[in-house]
Amino acid sequence: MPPPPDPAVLHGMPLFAGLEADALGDVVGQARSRLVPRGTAVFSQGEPAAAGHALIDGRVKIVQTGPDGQQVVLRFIGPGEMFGTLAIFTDGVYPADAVTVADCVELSWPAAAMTALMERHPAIARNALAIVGGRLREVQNRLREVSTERVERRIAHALLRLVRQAGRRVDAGVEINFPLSRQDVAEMTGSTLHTVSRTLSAWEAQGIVESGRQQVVIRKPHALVAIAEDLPAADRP
Amino acid sequence: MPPPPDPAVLHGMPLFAGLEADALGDVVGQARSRLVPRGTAVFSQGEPAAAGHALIDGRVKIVQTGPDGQQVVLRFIGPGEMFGTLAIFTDGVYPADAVTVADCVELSWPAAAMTALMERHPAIARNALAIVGGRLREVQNRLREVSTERVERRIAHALLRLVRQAGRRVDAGVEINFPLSRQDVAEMTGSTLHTVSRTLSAWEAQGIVESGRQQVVIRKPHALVAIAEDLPAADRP
DNA sequence: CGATGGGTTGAGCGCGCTCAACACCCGTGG
DNA sequence: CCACGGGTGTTGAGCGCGCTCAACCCATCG
Repeated sequence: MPPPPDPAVLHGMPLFAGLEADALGDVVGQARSRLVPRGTAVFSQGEPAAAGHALIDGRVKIVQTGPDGQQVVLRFIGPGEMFGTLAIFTDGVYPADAVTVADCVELSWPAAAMTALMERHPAIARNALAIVGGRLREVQNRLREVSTERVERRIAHALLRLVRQAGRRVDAGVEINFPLSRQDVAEMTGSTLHTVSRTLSAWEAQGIVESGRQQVVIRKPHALVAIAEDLPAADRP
Repeated sequence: MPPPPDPAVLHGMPLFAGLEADALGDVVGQARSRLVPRGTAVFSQGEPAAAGHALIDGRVKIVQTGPDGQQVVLRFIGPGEMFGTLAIFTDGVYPADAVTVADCVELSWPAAAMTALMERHPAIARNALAIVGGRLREVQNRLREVSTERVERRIAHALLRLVRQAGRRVDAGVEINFPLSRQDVAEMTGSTLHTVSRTLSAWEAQGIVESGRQQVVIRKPHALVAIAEDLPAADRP
């Protein structure tokens, strides 16, 4: 097992917000830290949920696979976020794959330790409820989008969400901070990589984005918002 | 205020499962019961979440409305289920409308009382976490369906879900236990009432369902499963 | 009774999927 | 060094699912 982590890593984690210093020590004491190279599965759909996880650094893609192999990207996890933890409190089986899309550092707590921690520190349960509630909303919004909006708007929404979650200011605009393929965007929007490619090409021609191999930079976020909200594109600089 | 409810009504409510008798008394003491006639809004999207709710009898439709008026049915609530409670623990605003589709009896707890109850009885928080987790999964599954499946399969899935939730055995087959319009099904599946109508007509011709005004009876559930799972329809009785 | 809301069915077409071919980047190994 | 192969991205052609528009029927209700 790698060296026991520094309690400071828990700072800024919503799941452990509002805990006293000694409580944080308790939490860290139960944790196991791990280095996961890019492209590795942290856990897989259908496995028993042996542990809850939190990401310290890197990026993890949560992918659900349907009975016929169709895949959907449910979410990208960034530093400070928990993942694969809810399964412990529902039916004990991971409902999706978690795959690293960059080299990652993660903490994990065995299922039993996680439930015990929640018993000892009720604030964790409260935090978890708020976090899960937020995710439920997000997924409900995506459900509405996929159900009612055209592809172009959905792609715009997806990119804006990623910018909000992992945007980094760069001289050309705002860059999405991790490797992201056309296929990924397609699986986030219920579309195909072909349509995503065409759409991005069109936007590139209009100077709205710059994109390359697993890489997207938004040059005119306001234009993307206009597309997402179906406003008339009232800007031609 | 109507008469204080009988503690027995809490029996079988997952939110309050595992509570001692006196705890249940505490919970009931804070509750307010109300009779809501069919077609009434219990709360509306965007309102501050003043209270958490639980349904004793009847059926409530949870509908989210997008910025351009497009509506999506997120869920139907049946007796024993809570609703509109999560908003208290996230941003304090209801994220959808709750409309009765039958005459209903509901309990509600003022937001402050609900948080206090959770502090006093941590089991409630644990239960809530499990419930919300289950709903998150359900919505994630629907997201996958809408993203990857054709309309016919989605409609089949929607009906099967409703049967599981509100099916009543009847001599012709299984009936969905509350008034359900084509429009409702359309808004559950990201489709239009026209397509739903055509699909149900086709199924009716094949003897799979019987449907009329706000009413659906499934005659051959297995055939519906075959459609939902995209199996060859290997049955011709 | 008209009015309203739910349901059915036809005709047509467009969005976006499907199929297909090719270009490119990069790591790997002969 | 180049050949090779796999992952990624681009672009064209065509067509079909399901939406859109439209007209109509029927039941319920004040």
